[in-house]
Amino acid sequence: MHVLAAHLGPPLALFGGSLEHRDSSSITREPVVVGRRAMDDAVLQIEDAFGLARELMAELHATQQNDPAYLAGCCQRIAQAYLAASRMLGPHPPHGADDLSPRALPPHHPFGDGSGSSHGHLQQLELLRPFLSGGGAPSSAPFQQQHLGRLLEPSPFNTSTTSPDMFGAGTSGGPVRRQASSSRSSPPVQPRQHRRRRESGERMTMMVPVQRTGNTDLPPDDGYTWRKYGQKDILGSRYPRSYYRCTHKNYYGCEAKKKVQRLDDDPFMYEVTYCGNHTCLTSTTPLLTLPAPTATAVSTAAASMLTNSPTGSSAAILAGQDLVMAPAAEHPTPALSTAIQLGISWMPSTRIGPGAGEGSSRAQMDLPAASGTRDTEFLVMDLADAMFNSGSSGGSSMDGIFPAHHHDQRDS
DNA sequence: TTTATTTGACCATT
DNA sequence: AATGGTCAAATAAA
Repeated sequence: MHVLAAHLGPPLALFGGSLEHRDSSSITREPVVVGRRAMDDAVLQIEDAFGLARELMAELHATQQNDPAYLAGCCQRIAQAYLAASRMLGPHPPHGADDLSPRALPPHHPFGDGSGSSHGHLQQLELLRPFLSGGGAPSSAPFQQQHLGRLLEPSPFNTSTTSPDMFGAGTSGGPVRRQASSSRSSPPVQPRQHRRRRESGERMTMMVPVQRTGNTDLPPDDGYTWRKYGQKDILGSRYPRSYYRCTHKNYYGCEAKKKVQRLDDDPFMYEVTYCGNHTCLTSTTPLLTLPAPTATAVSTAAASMLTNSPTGSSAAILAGQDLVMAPAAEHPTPALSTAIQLGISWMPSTRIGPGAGEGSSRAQMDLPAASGTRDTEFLVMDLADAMFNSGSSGGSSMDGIFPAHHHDQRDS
C-alpha cells in the first residue's frame, strides 16, 4: 500500500492536470496491410507483451502470487497484448479476439486513451502501470509489481536485439560520424542504421511553474532523475527546448523521456511533455513517510482519473513540490483529490541534498525508514533501491550491483 | 577519474 | 527543404 502510493506521486498527478492528450495518428492503424511501419509497431507490440509475460514469470516465483484474480488479470493483459500484435500482423483476428480487443497502444503505454471499449477499465488501470507500479486488480495485491519490476532484468527488447537502431547505435557498433575528430580507431564502419523515431503514441503535456526557490531557471523536479541529451531551438519559440531521458536508461532500459520548454508568453511556466513510461521504477521509500491510503482508494483514484476526460479543463499544476488545482478545474472526484494529495506528499521526501532540481540530474538518495509493517524483503528492496538511486546512473560503479544489466554500451 | 552537460551534426518526418 | 528529435565528441563539473 505504501509502495503503491509512492508511485502515485507526481506522475499520477499528471493525469488530473492540464494535460494535452496528444494522439499520434500513426499508432491507430489499419493492420490489413503490413507495411514497414505496421511491422515495426507489431514488433513493439510483441515486445510489450513479452515484457508483461516476463513480469508475470518473475512474479510467479515471488512472494505474493497466490491471488487468482490478480493472476487472471495478468494473464488477460498478456493475452491482450499478444492479440494486439496479432491484429497488427494480419487481417484475421484469432477467434474471440474481439473480447480482448486491445487498444491501439502498447499495453502499458502510459498515455493511451483506453476509451470506448468494454475493457476500458482494465486498460485504464494498465495505463497507470508505470505510475502505479502495480497493474493488478485494485483489491488484489496492487503493489506487487512494485517489487516485481525491480527484480526484472531489462527486457530483451530493451537491448539491441530487436531495436538496434534505437539502442545499438553506439560508438561500439554504429558508424562513426565524426571520425575526423575521433581519436579512437573506429570499428568497421557500417552504414548507419536509420534511427527509427519510435512512435511513442501519445504524449502527455503539462504546464509546470518554475521553481520558486533556488535556481528558477531550472524546471521543477518531478520525482524522477533525468539526463539531458539535447537542446534545440524551436521555430517560433523564444526559448530552446531541452530533451531529457531517464537517467536509468542504461541499466533498466528505461525509455522514459521528456521535453521541457519555457513558454514564450509566460517565462515562469514550463511546458513539460512526457514520452514513454518509466520501466526503471523509482524509489519506493518516500511512501513510508505517508499515511497509508487504502489500495481501493488509490485504485479508485486512478480509475477515476482515467475515466475523466484527459483533455478536460481541470488544470493541475505541479509546482515543484506543490500541485495546485487551478480554479478552472472541473469537479474532481474525491478519490482523485486523494491521489493528488498523495502526490504532493511524496515530493519533498524524495530529495536530499543540493542540486535536487531536475536540471542538475543529480542522484537521489532515499533512505529506508523503519516500518513495522514491512517485512524483511521489502527492506532489502529499499536498501537496494537506495543504492540504486544513490549511485551514479551510468558509470562503472553500478556494475557491481547490476552487472548483468549492461546492455547499452553506448555511453558507458 | 567519473559523470553530466553542451552543442553541432545527423537523421526522420512532414 | 524545413523542422524537430537524437547522437555522440568535446567539455565542464564533481
